[in-house]
Amino acid sequence: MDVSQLRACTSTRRLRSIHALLIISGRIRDVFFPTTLVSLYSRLGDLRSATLSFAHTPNKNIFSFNSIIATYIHHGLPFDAGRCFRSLLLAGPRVRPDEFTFPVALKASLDLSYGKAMHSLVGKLGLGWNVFVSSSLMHMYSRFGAVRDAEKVFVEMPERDSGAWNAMVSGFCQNGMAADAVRVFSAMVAEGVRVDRVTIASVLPVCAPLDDLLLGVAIHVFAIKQGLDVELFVSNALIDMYAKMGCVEGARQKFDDMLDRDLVSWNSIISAYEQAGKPHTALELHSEMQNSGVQPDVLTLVSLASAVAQSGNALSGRSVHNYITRRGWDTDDIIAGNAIVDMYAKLGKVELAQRMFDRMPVRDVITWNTLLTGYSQNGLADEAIDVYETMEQSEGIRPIQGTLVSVLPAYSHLGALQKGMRIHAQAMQIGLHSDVYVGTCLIDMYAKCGRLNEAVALFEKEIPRASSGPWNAIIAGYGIHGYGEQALRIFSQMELEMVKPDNVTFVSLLSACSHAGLVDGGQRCFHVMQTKYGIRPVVKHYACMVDLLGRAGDLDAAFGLIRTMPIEPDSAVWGALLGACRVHGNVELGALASEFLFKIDPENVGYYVLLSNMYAKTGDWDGVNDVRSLAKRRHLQKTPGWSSIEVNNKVNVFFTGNQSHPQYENICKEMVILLAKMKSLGYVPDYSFVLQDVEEDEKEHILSNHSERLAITFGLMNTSPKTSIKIFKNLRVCGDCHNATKFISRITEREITVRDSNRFHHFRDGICSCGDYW
DNA sequence: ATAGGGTTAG
Repeated sequence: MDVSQLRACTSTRRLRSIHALLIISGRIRDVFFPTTLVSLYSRLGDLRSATLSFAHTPNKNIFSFNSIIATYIHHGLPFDAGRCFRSLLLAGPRVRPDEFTFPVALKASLDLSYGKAMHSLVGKLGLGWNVFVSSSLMHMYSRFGAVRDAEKVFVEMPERDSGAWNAMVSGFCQNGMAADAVRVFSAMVAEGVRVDRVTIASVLPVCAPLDDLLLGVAIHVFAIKQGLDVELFVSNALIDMYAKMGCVEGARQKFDDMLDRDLVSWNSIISAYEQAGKPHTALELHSEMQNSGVQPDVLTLVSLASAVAQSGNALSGRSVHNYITRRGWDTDDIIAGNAIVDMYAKLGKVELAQRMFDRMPVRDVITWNTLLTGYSQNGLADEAIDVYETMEQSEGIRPIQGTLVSVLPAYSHLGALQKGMRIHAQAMQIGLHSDVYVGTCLIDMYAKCGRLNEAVALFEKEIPRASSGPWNAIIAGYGIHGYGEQALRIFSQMELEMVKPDNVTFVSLLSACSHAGLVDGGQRCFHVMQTKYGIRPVVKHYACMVDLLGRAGDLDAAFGLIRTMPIEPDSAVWGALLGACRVHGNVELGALASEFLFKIDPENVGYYVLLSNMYAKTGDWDGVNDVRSLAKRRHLQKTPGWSSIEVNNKVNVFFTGNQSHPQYENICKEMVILLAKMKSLGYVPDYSFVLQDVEEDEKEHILSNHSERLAITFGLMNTSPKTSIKIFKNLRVCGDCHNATKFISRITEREITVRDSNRFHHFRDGICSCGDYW
């Protein structure tokens, strides 16, 4: 019986029989044998036998302890490893930890103070000279975010091997200090230290955060020269680097060149295609992976869920969910759970996202964000806000950047200024108020909640403006308030500051121009976008242009643009044309636009209403009835119009013709007085906005009962003179009410702001900021 | 007889 026989054992069964012989012969009392058995059992995966062998070892020496500690660590049991380490310390003066003990035992440290205690023990035992020990200390420090301590160990090391340098490189990498990592890597190369596969695999992931493809390529070339590019870990890191730099072809090339691929290789290439917005290729690769016999893990499924979300295939979504559930990953792995919530949200299945959320045993801030974003992106602002408010009350969850970025648009959407301001305060508390993304949302929120000045102040003084986001937000802000000239001025400033505009910039600009009736300016932007910036217009740009030309009355040009546009017009484009036809009374073209709209977007009631309005205006009651019966056949109901006004912190909501408000009688009396004054100043009711075929008196009554009129009159009665009045309307403001509000603002000497579903109207002294391009 | 490190994610 000798060591070679022991080592040759490839099964626990064989090992156990030799173990029995050792016991029978009594040689087990030689500490050498049980200790060897510990590591052999461990290597064969028999943790129980390894543990027993250690327990029955007489006169345990340092080899015994080192073996059992390593065994526990390799089996992912740091707690047990720590327990053994402590018993080693208590084992008496004959057995002391050595340079083999620490590299393993340090992995059992659960926090920084434990690690520091280990470090001082290393000092006391005089083991700091050993590169393995010191490198392990560096890893320990890096793991707890104390890179500076790791660096100190590194600097004080008497000699450093590649492993020590690697520890420094990866320490910086894992703590997000990409530049330092690259610095150490370069020094390593400069000093002629041998760079190995670990070095390359550690340094490659920093290229993406540094946004430095050139660096990535340089490292790749370096790896090829050293013959390291064929290493599995290096290849995998290269695939990921190319993918993250937006270079799927590079990733694919590397993947195809590989002789053997492991799970990580497949996961990386699948996620590469998913992140490049090519979900179908990702899904194909997944089946290829299964055909090649590689079993997917959680990460594979996480990428798959994102790919499915992009592909929009709800059925595959279901099967991905089932697969994850069958393995129990949906509740065991928070990332998998989050991925499912996200997938359902992106597929528009918010109820299923909510159900998954409810089933999750543990939720982190990402889980909350995902659900919140799901509601927000699916247009359910109220639900999004509910999620946020519930999150605030749950233990241990603090909002992060993504949370604020998701919840702010919900407040913007509802015009909830007070709540939006609370988020602003919270952003300040967590130091995110100057963050570009949060800041952009704040600009948007203030602008959409009627505080354009606040938005401008943030833009001017607070938010970094090197990227297009904040610029787009402030341009859009000026736009919805009708300040087209300012929007154009900001754009010039943007060009001056060399900030590159993107397609969103031009959507904001074009809609700003259309709101202000700046036809020339808009056309110039549309031109500049293509010639100077090489941005090909997307359908949204065309919708803005049709709106711009149409509202200004050039329906021929608007229709001409639709006919010549190189991409398929969508409902927004035809809707813009229909709206323009309504304003300018072109029934024929309006009917044509409606035909398309009823096909593309048959569920949207708004278009039926617009067309029937047009017929009503010309007195074509047959036309009105046709449209109405069409809508009825499709089981569509007109969205009830409502307006709200906040007085003394109480929100008052008025529906059209709503007589249930406690002050309704008084509002009517006030309205009669007001109407007389308005008429004496030249107000003529525009009955074309009355959609019913009724007598003139009745028409006047109907107009006076429009929700915005009720809300304004209520506001006049319940606020002190000279103060401004702010109204919110869920649909577009009625044309006659718009005209009436101009008179009201003059008569009452009040500033009146109406925020409708489209934009702001600021009325002052008989004029509206929109210049009647509403 | 015992030792360190590296790649993929919501």
